[in-house]
Amino acid sequence: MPTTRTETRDRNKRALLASARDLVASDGTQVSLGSIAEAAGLTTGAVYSIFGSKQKLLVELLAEDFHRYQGALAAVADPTLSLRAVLRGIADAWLAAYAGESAARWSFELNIALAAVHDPKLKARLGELKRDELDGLSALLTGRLVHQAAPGPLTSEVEARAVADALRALLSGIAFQYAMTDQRPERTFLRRACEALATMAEQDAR
Amino acid sequence: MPTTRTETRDRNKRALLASARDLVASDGTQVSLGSIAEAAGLTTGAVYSIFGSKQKLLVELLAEDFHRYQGALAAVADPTLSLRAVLRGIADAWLAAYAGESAARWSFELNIALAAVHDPKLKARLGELKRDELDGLSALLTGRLVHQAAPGPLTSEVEARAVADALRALLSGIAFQYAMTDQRPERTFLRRACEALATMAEQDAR
Amino acid sequence: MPTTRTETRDRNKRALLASARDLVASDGTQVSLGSIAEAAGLTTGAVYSIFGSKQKLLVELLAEDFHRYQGALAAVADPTLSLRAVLRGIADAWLAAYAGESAARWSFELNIALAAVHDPKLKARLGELKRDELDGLSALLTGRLVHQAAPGPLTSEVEARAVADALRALLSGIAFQYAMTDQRPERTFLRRACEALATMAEQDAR
Amino acid sequence: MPTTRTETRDRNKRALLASARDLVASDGTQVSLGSIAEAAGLTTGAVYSIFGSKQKLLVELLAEDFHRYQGALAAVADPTLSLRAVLRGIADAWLAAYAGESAARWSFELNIALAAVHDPKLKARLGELKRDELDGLSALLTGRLVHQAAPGPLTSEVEARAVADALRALLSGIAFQYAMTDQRPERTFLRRACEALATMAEQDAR
DNA sequence: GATGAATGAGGCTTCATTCAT
DNA sequence: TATGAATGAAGCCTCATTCAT
Repeated sequence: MPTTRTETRDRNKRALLASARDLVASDGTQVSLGSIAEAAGLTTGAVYSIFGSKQKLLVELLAEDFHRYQGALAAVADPTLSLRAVLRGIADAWLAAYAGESAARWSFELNIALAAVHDPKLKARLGELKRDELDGLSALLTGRLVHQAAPGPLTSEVEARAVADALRALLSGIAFQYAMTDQRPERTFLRRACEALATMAEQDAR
Repeated sequence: MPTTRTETRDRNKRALLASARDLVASDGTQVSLGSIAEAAGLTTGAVYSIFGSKQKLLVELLAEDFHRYQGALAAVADPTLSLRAVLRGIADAWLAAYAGESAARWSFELNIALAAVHDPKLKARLGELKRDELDGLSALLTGRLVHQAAPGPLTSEVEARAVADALRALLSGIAFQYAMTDQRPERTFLRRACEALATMAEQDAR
Repeated sequence: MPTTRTETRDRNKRALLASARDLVASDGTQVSLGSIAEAAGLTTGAVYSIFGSKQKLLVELLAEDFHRYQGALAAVADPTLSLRAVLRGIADAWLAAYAGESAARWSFELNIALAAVHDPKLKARLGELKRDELDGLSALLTGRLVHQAAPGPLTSEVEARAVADALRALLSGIAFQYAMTDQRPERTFLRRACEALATMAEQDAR
Repeated sequence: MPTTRTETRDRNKRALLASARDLVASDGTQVSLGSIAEAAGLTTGAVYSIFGSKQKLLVELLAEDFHRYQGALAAVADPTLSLRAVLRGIADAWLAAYAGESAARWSFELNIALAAVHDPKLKARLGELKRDELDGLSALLTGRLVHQAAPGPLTSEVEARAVADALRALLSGIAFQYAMTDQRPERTFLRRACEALATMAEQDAR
């Protein structure tokens, strides 16, 4: 069964994205195209054939990375869960999404995002993705029971957005922290920190 | 009164550190020594006379940066303040420490810390400083009233350390978030997010 | 009536030569095969199928270009025309041959000829063509009335060749001049400059 | 006697310009910086230290080349010379300026000028130089005796400019022609071709 | 015959570092 | 001590060419 050219190309593209992901995570976005290509068993020219430039590869990598963590949140879609339960669920999903990854892997988003600070195109793309992420999180946190037991007040959109904002910062910061120490955050700590943010809604309700 | 050689050298050193700080914040640690030296009115050779290498300059920069935000926490040393009040105070101090700085400035710590991930010397130095910071924060949060009104339980060392850990992550994450969007976090949001972490201690007390 | 393979190939060949002509004129011989192929609606591989290499394409282009301006000289074949009249006619024919072409087009011959300087094959082919051109011009200028009114001395072969040589240089130089300034030479100027060369024969006759 | 840094730098700059001149003449402006630097006994980095870029080196080369042929025209400044005599003198000066140069050298101006077609900066600089050259030639040809023997009409500015224009084209064209054939133009031919252009003024006087 | 993905050599440029001044 | 010209190693990118489809 002969492999078609399209198949070969797709395989190469995936190989390039995979090695780029690993190397960006471990060495930052300043990794050379040469090492990315070599790790994929190709040459730098192939990167240009497939992506057009290093920057475009980075943009694709970023997009792919975001899509990757969308499915993990399905577990907390259940509308009867309380705010705290949803936050705990997100903590678990986030941890699960990183399961099996090397410590260096934690720094991937930070590295690529930092590169975006000085790269208009990357920044624009990242802006879109971040907005989508925030919208998604906000939706997930809206209309939730503020206190554990029903009946009781539900989170408003405004409250949900504030919690989502803090949650995103917290998770980024934890990833950052642990990228530094090569040590994975403990589930218990992560859950408690996330759940604590539920108080931001309670304060409003007070 | 002639300036001694030592005085000149110190002035040059400070000038180099200052321009390095600005440029690393706005362009990342990959700024060229040439631009740092130029911004300080000196030449690349001077960096080698004074620091020995680019990396050593970065190490000094890191240390200097940490010391810079220690004093700001004096305001919350008052032992009668509740946990929530201390957290609010830290939020205010943190915001104040960044007041008047450009948006790009937010990314300084992130940039230099990310560079440290792959630089053993930087990493070692950063490890020490991070530990000091965590110890300081933990001490600040230990023995605090968990609930607003006295009398009531006080935070244990273990609780304090967990809150400190989450707090550090939250603040890093917020700096990161806003380095991306060129937009300063609002005081109210920041306070509420920080205060919410107090719940981590309440949960234990339950 | 299905198009045969040969027909398709010929059409492709012509398309390739046409876009190569345009692009060499506007961007020099260093244009990429990719852009030439793309402009012709084909791919780089096609160039190799049809011409074998970029250099061979250039050689064919050169030949084609020379043949293109042969017919334009028919107007001055009339044996009763004086030397001056023939020179004026050549000026007109030359201008006409370029009519409707963009300014960049002027640089075509210069570009390809310059490339030939360092390319033995191109150079050999160009040598032949240049010889043919000089022979043709010489023949055209031989046996012409040196002075306007008959009867009078006629140009010798030696005289004709000298005038042809200068004429070729003058026209190349003018093309070069105007490739630089994006400005077409005026007919009056061109005629007068060409006619002035007739004096080269008069001087001999003196 | 220690060589100062300025001396060393100047020597290097001259060496770089000299090898650039030779290599551009023989290989065109697409010579690699590497070969230019190597021919001067330096590295590519030195070119950036001294000129800033390949393009700037080319611009300097161009300027230097133009200044080089200014002095050669002093011989024809004598205001009593006739138009024909001045043209003959220019032919001689031009030939003398190239004496001792390799055949490939002829192509220098053509190469660099052709490169200018697609390089805005080079083109602007070349435009200035060309204008200066034309002005200089025009001035040299203005107020000259149109016919050999005095008294008689003198060339007007307008006539002089037309002749200068044609002269420039003729000389460029001859350089181009001979860059192609590796054969130096004969003095007699060159003189006669240049002198023939004097007729352009006579025609007006008619 | 044409495709186009991939190669591999080479080009321009940047920059931390060195060293003679 | 500071200078800054020069180095040399790398990096990103281009492109003529090849070859399996």
